[in-house]
Amino acid sequence: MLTQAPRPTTEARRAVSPARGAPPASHGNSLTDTIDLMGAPISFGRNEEIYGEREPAEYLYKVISGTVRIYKILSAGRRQIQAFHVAGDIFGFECEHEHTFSAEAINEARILVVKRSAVMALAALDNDVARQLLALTARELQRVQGHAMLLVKTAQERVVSFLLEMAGRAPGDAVELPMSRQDIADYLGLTIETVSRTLTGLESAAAIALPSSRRVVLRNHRALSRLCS
Amino acid sequence: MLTQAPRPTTEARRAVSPARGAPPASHGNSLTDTIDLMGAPISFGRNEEIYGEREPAEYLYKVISGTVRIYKILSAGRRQIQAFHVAGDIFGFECEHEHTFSAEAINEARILVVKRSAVMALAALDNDVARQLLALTARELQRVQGHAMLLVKTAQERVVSFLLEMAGRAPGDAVELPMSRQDIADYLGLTIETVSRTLTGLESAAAIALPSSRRVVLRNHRALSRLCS
DNA sequence: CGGCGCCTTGAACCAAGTCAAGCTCTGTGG
DNA sequence: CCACAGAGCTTGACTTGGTTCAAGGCGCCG
Repeated sequence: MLTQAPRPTTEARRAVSPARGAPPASHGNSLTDTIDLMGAPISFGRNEEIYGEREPAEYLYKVISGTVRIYKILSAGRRQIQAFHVAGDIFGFECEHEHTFSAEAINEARILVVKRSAVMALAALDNDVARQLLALTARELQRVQGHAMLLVKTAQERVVSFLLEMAGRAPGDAVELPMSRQDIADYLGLTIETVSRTLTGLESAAAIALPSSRRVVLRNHRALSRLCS
Repeated sequence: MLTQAPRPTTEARRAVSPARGAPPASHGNSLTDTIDLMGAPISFGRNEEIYGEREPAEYLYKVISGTVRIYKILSAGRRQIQAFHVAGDIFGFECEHEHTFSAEAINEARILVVKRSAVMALAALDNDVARQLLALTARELQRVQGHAMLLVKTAQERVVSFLLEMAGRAPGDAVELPMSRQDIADYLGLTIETVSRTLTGLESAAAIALPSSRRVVLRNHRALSRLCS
């Protein structure tokens, strides 16, 4: 049909989306400040549940350290991971009063926990908080949209997109993966075998290096960007 | 492009709501009310573009009648549809200042268009509006999460889920599909052949009837619910 | 040193994609 | 009123990317 790509040039530079990285510069982020002040830090062990599907959604969470997976168990015991959250990320937004996903710590994690009702009450008074709540939800919406687009790509495109997403969270070309192959597979809607084979293939193609199974070095960004879609 | 610029119609004056698009009487929904009052109704023809990816996101939209598809073109010309919107739906939420998807009318459609800046300004004054904006965004987030979960299921599960989703929008067991097989395929991340074969299969299994290609009758909800995962 | 997660690799299989007809509407012009 | 053209949908035969099943390797910690 008639979809024009008005500026092919802008296409290239957009290759690695900035969407996920830095939230609009920190100055006076009253929501984050609020959570930092009001939140109670709690520690979770490896694979410990933070909340479960169907449980009442009473809190908002902010990761201090560690990594969290948000997931749902589909029929046939299949697990689909919807997001990984790392230090700085806020999660637990729900429009219903129940969680529609479960959350678990992938490794030792410290999480700030704050009552949703308290935040909502504050939002009703402070317009800044309300606006940031909306902004965060909209950003999360965009992230999930991106994830949905991932799930219709080929295995190689999914794995590469995942690597670039992870690389985008920390500077440098070396990426430390906090999650297992199974976690990656469940995030990408693939099997661990396919993830493993694809990574091996990328290494053979000299696009990445795999000094250890949890460590990936991006060696050829150009090639990777091309592969990721 | 230019030629496609939505042209405000003279019908703007007789905007007294057409029977069809009337949402469930908006008792106290200030956001919907706002859009109904402030919005300018615009008509779009079949396949006409409402907005395109990368364009500045200046407006919010509410469907009065007709159906809209929200989509993105991936590499290799593949089109992924992210949502179908029908009468009553509000769309065009963006956290960035540019649209990340394109929107097109699937068939003749009438859409209320309202400046985002106007709504945002109102939200800053009226807490009710702000809360509803957040609620709508959160609901949209939940919808997209559901769509992402769809995309990792089998072809049959996807098609059945789609039918149940469509059926859930209108009462009764007969579903009128406003979109083509290609649209359905692009929404479900399948090919038209697979969609067609799956529908035929469901008909053979007496789960549905297909009096015509755009009309589906759900005959066995029990079986369908089981199939959709 | 031995046991246990976790990861990789190989081979066989299958669900969905691709390619290629052919069918069924629907609107149009003779 | 029929012929006919074109778009949209279905069906069949074949191919393939990714899964499944099965085995083996690697690294870590007691």
